[in-house]
Amino acid sequence: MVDSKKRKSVATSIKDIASEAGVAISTVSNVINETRFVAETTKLKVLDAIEKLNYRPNIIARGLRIKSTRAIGVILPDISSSFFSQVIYGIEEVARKKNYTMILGCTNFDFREEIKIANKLIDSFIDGLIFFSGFDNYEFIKKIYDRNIPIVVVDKELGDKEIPTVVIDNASAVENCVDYLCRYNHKKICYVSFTEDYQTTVRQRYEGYLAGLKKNNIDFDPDFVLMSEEMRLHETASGYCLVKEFLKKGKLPTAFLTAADVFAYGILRALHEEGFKVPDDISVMGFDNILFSQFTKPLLTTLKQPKKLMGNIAMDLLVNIIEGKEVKEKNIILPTSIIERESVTFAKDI
Amino acid sequence: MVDSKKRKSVATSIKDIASEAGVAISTVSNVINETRFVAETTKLKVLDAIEKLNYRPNIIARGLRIKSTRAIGVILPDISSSFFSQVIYGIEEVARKKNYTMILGCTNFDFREEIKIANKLIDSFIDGLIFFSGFDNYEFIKKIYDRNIPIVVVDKELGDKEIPTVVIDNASAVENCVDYLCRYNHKKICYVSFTEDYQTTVRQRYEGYLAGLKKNNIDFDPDFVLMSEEMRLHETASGYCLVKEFLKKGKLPTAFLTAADVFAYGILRALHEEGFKVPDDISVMGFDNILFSQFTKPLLTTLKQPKKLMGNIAMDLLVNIIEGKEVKEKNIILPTSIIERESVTFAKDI
DNA sequence: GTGAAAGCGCTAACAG
DNA sequence: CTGTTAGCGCTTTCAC
Repeated sequence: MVDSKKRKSVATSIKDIASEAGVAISTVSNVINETRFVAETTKLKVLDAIEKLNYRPNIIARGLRIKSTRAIGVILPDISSSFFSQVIYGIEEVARKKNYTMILGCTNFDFREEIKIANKLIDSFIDGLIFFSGFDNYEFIKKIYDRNIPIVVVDKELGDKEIPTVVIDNASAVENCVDYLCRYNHKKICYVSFTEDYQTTVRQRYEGYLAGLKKNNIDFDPDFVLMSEEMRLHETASGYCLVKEFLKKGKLPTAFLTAADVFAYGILRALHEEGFKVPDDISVMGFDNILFSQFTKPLLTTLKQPKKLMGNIAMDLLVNIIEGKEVKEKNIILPTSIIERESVTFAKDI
Repeated sequence: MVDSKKRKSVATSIKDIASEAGVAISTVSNVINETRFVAETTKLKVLDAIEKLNYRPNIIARGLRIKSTRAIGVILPDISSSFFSQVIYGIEEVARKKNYTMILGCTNFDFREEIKIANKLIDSFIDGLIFFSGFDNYEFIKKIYDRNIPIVVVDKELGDKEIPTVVIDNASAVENCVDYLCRYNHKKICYVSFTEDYQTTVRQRYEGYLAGLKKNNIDFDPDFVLMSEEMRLHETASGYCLVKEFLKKGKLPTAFLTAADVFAYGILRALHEEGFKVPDDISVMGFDNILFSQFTKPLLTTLKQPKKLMGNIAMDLLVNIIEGKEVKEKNIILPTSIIERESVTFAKDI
């Protein structure tokens, strides 16, 4: 009756092992989890049966009882971003150390997908969640938090100090970049960024740019703000296009400051094609210090985010929350620094 | 007795909804899954209860019964690789279309981690697996296959035609590169690659290099083979170091051919620093055509792998297997092509 | 030392 | 149209 019509191969279960070994299923469970003493001979029988039938306990069924899978989920918008992947690397590092498994859910900057994937992970499979959102979706995050799911939000300030976050101070980081550029006498600084509509983080960087101008007594010029609508998926290309277009208008800045290194790469290319020398004619400054910035021509001067550290700390925090440890500081702000390379020098006087 | 001592907040379950709405749990299940007709009024009561208690069905418990979660796992060694992320993008695209959720497990080129993560995913959580391995681990893959887990292996030829794979012909791809270089009169072609010990794919590329030399009557010179032990984690840097070191010896090739674009970036940098002009003094040819190769200086001539297509096809194949459809061809070989840009020109005669 | 049985949250017969 | 119940694979009392 319950014949081969059933789906898939019936995976071997604890019951099979029990009958193969001629013991009770609780005994099998006990030898697998070493949860109480089992006589050596019985243990051997069980182990043999497991070996013979190539048995692997079903983590999910276990999770259903135990309410823990020792897996954590990471929601991120874009796997191909070097920034994300460096943070992931940091997460992974402590996950491994603490014997958690990290599962990635990638949303491709799709808002609905973000919700779908997060929910799918949360629905009892994972013990906790690290959230890189591509959006300002406080309500959704708040909902998760309220369901008592251990969560930490990375790279986005939330306004709600209750929810654990690990971030940098984006505004003052960019402000520092402007300061740096000003020390090289730049007064015409063109800012290239993602569009700021959806993202606190991006907006804060823009505010940092504005604050930096003000602080250094530079008048704001709307012509010197280039925003890509591209939602990050092809940032380098869009940095290229934006600047290529911009250059045609003939109104030149002395420096480009970008909200991400990837934009800078495209800008470098565009400037080269249009016959400008970097940094002699125009300076270019990035933000992130991703790996590749050590290999551009010229080498990219940029603001370093502590990406791996961000991942380490986020995961540490999450584990503490999961394991119910006392968490002293749940809103962590990481330091940044400027990496001086070749792409910035003194402004050409005009 | 079963008091607040229990871990976590007790998530609201279907039972809670049933009693809140005053119906049977099967009715709740039925409205959630639309699996049989439910009177409008009852349905409303249930929906209200769900809303009110902020209920989300537990996918895992469902999966335990249904033996399907509509999630597929992807095992990959390194999230930061642009090559991988492009393939992932292709996988994701069809996953979304077919209403599957993609879960990534990242192994950081750790062999044991690979097994651990794969097992964790397999153990009943996912419906199928796409496997990018960092290693030649046929035995492990075979074991999975034998357990009747739907699996497709990407970017690695397996020798076992039973197991579904989607790959390119690495050997002839590299051979084509050598041919291409030879058409530009190159006779001293230095090959830069990962060490080939662990990876069929890498080994096949090397064999392609050898075959290419032979075909074009070029004597093999072991001095012109540079292999990085770095296991990929910092390929660009190691391409840089290898070539920097190599250049000091004074024995110059007319062209560098690499097993991955990322190496080429480092080589470009090294050559620049040592005062060589690319391509006038020395040509450089990459392999993969990842995004960034459109932004190097000079633009990188390279072999294009159909990365997104690879992902699309792998996922299509996997879904067909999961859903028990007839699969005509389970070992798919994708075409490649050479993208001509700026980094290769005629060999300087010496 | 070990077994029997309840139950995690859910679906799918089977009844009515 | 709706309710009852068995059972997915596992852990964990409670007995013996």
